[in-house]
Amino acid sequence: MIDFKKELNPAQYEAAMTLEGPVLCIAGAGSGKTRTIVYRLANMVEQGVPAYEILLLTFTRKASQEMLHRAETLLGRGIGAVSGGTFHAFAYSVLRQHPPAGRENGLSIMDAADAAEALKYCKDLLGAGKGDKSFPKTATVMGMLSKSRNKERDIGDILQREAFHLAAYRNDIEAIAQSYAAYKQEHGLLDYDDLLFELEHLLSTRADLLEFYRQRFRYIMVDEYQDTNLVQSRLVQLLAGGHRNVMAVGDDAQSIYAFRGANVQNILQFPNMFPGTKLIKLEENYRSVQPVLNLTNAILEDAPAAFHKSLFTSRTGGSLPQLVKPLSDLTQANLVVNKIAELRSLYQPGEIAVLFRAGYQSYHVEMQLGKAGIPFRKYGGLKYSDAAHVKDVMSYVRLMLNPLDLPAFQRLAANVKGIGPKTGLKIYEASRMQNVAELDKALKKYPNFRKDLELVDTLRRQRLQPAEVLEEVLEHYRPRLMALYPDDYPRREHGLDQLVQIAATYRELDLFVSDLSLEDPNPEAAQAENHITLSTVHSAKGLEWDAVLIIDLVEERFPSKQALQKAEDLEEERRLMYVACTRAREYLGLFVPSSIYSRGGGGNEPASPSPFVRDLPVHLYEEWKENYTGGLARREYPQQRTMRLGSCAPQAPDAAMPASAATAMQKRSTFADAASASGMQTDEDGIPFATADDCIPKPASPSPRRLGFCTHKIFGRGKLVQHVPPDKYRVNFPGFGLKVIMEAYLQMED
DNA sequence: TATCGATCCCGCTCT
DNA sequence: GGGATCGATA
Repeated sequence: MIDFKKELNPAQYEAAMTLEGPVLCIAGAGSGKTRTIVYRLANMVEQGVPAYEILLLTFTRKASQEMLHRAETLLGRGIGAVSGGTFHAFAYSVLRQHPPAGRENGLSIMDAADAAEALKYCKDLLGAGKGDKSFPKTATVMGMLSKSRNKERDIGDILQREAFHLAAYRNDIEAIAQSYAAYKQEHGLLDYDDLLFELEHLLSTRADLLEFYRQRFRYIMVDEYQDTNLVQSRLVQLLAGGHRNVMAVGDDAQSIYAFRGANVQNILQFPNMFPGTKLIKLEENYRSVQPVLNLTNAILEDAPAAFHKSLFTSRTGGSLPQLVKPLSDLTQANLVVNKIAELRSLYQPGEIAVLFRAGYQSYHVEMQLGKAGIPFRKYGGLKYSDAAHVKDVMSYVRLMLNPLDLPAFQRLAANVKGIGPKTGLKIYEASRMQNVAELDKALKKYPNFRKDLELVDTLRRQRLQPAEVLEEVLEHYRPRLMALYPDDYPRREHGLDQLVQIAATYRELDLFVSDLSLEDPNPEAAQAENHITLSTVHSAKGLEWDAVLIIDLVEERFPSKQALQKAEDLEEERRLMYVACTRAREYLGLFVPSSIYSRGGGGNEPASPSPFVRDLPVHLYEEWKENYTGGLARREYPQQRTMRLGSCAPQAPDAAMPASAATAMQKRSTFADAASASGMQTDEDGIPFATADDCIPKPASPSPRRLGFCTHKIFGRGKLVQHVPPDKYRVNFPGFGLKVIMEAYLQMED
């Protein structure tokens, strides 16, 4: 028997023991959220709830697997067939049994790369933006489209709000969107968003099925609820609407997926969606030592938080987080690796992580780790299943399952010398229309492609296990692999062997294919015991390490430069910074390079510290600066800097420092407020903050108007310096330096 | 007319 | 390092 009362704190205990009725569990970072879910699962099993009546929706499949595994360990026995995974995987598992109208003969899931390809195809087909250099790129159009669907607003609305400068292309973008939708329908394809909407459609039009699934899943838990979007919340409502045994777990302060349509309002509205919701807050932090917690609390202090939390820890000791200022991002890599070498005497490699905003930022660190012989695993950034050879091999398999899958067909066709998109399409049409004469003619010309199609036909006739299918495809593909990648073909072949290993864990081919599209398997990362971790902050969500190093904490990188124009985007970056720092249990290192290598500037360009670092009270960290000789020197601060902002008043280091609720309510300060408050601030050497632009002499160009002053939502009032055709201005903002801003975001003064 | 190769520009996060 | 674009080639 598990002694729940002894092993959980009162709030956790209540959450784990309340099985009936709606529960909203607001779980601060490190507050034992996973533990609570695990114990709740165990409790359900002990109470005799059959495993197949439980649905556990999580953000990644890995997260749900780990929770189930831990629950089994706790119980000392298997708990059987709990349904667990992401919303998307759940949607697919239902839809494959009840395919939408017109999709009965095959239902392929498009991953992001497939979708982009299809969109480009539609764009070219329409000839949209041909010859227009400022027409948005495929990736941009895709982003707008996805936002429109995820936020359930029409495209014009999204353009208006998110990309005003593209508003003129509204009609073109809408036409592309329509063409893309038709393309998917015609070729039996579903993208990520379709999965959710099709499931909603199914459940809301088929009362019998809805009733079936309500009976089937009598207990539902949804993790990371703050990152669900509108349709996901409606799915929860549909599924739990009968019995109402549903627990949502999340933390509004850790919402980092608004860019993808996640809606923080969902978690705030949950009690309205399920009246009578029991609200439980987990506020004790078990993860981080006090100095780390003090710093993370300070990051959040300026942010408006709807469910106010005051995190406190019982963990004693720990040293101050370190703020390290390398001379450049190149030397940053050295310093990071040196620090890791040092940390390795204290921590296991698996307990050390380097985090960053975007995948490409870890490049130098990866190089230096390689040189130093320190093994690492990288999460986020490039995907395993994005690799060209993996996509090639999977195209055979996808074509087996869905003969209409044009992207897969085109991909195989394009690998044959002499076949491009047009010829590929011609052959596809001939084959689909059963135009034997033309098909035969074309295939005579390209015998290699005939072999490809014959292989697919042969495989389709047999009934092989997924791994066997892959073996067959691999044997066929190997010569082409060698021809296509003569230089690094062994590495790629190794990757394909891993693909077979993954396939071996499946019995159903379509589940293997869909899982691969829905979630990156990253086989390299699977056994990471002896490796340190490199990860994007997004991929680090829900994880923790003894030692965490965050790199590139400079303006335009973290926060990312595209988040500077809207206050709400900047708030999301702040939460992202919060998520990053709260991953650390004991050591937290913040790396702020003074310059960033850039090709455009022909070398290093100076960089300003990230506002998230700049705004931290100095007593919360110790600062180290790199000397020109390569060493690090501790920096002492003059006293007055500690008193800079009201919100940053020094506190006793051992105080639990919960920001009082009153303060937080009054201080719903946006970044704009914070920015103007620190508007005249200078850097510690007395030099006003400058952006890279300052250092590049710009020729004075004729301007269409007399330059005066303007106002920007975030940077405040600034002086117009130069018109940057067609629609931008270079503006000097006191305290922020020169920025190039779209005219649409500037309020001009006459 | 379609494909292929060289060059330029620009770089986010993910199911 | 990859996508878009443009000019050379079959």
